[in-house]
Amino acid sequence: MGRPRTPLLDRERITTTALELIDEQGEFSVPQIARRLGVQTGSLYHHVDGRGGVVELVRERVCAAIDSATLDVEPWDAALTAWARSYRSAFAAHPRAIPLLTTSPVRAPKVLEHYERAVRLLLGVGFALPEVMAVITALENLVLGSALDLAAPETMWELPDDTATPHLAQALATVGRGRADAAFELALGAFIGHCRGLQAAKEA
Amino acid sequence: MGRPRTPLLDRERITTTALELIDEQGEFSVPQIARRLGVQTGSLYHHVDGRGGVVELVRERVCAAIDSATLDVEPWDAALTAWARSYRSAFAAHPRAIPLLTTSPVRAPKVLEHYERAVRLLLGVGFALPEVMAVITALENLVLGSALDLAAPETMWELPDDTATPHLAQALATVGRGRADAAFELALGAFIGHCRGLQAAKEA
DNA sequence: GCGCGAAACCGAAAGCCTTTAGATTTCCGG
DNA sequence: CCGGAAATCTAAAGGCTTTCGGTTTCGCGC
Repeated sequence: MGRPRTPLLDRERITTTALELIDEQGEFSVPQIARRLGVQTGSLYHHVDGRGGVVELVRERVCAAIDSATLDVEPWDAALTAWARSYRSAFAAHPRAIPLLTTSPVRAPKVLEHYERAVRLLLGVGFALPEVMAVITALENLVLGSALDLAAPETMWELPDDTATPHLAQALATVGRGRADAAFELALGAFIGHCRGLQAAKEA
Repeated sequence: MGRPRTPLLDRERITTTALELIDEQGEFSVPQIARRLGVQTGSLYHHVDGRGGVVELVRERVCAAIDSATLDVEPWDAALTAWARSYRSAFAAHPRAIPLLTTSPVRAPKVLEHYERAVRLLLGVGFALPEVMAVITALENLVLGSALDLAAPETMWELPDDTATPHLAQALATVGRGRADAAFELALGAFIGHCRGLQAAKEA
């Protein structure tokens, strides 16, 4: 058959298909992508650096939804809050991709650029260099932790038997759908409030 | 060959070997476990419910290190703090197991029992039912998020080029080894402090 | 206009993985 | 003592990742 007159594959379509599969079934494989695109498995390797390369493309696609402008908001604590919310929203749009993305290090330059700006922001308002990384890491943990929770919305805990854990069952029942969001906002508010206190103490 | 005079396999040894492999290379496969135990691959399926079953065993083994007594500490905020630290320590002992454990729901009764007790604790000191789950979920997110960070200690971010992100590179360099711990303690202190404030407001 | 290297696809294969099934030997309860 | 259950092996099906060589088409330089 040889080279087709019009290309059958490109990184865009590969990424889109991988994300579709992840959204549908929580995972993907190279042959599955190939079948959906009507192509032989091996052909994908001409466009992408193996399975890991596809994961990296998916990360970039998902992270592209993070709003860079949030870090320009004034004052700084509102900026951090908006950034964290935007960060989490991006992951929330594809919850089942999260386990895939948290297992390999972040290499995408666009994402690293966000962190760079966050560091500058915090340094600018008076935080010391050693503190900055702790603040950012903590914020990221918060985002990723609650994003992970989003991945298996109502089945994070699978109670085999309500009678064994009556209070837990009751508490789970009362929160329902918004549980993950409520927990995120609670932790985010607490953390940013704490940081605000730290910074205010410096100013004085 | 038939049935051996003395059993070659049991769940304990399978779990131990799986955890060894995870600690060494970050993953495991059924044939790898079999090879280490000098046994054919298929034999494992008589003791364990497939690969997923092994993951569940590993979860129980890792979570067994969580100290139940922490939730009895007085006052309640110290109890939550101690519980979170113990929870995180357990995961920190096997950081590379974390990605495996965060992808499937918690079913282990022993772990659920912890949550049950945490719910009782919070209800006991005045939190309302709808808040309780948010507090516990937030705390768990915090633990899991920073545990995830522990999984790839210094390679969470892979900077291809320090010049593109100078501030980030500098901030990363100044914190070094203790970064993950510092971030966890920062976020934990902030969150528990916030909860203390919420509860104090109720008492008044 | 032409030729030639690079690009994009196919087919096939190696080697890993998970899981199931049947055959064989040993253990244990009645 | 005997028959069923248990533990192991051998074997095999089917999926996955990745690589390699063959074939056709494209596009650039001349």
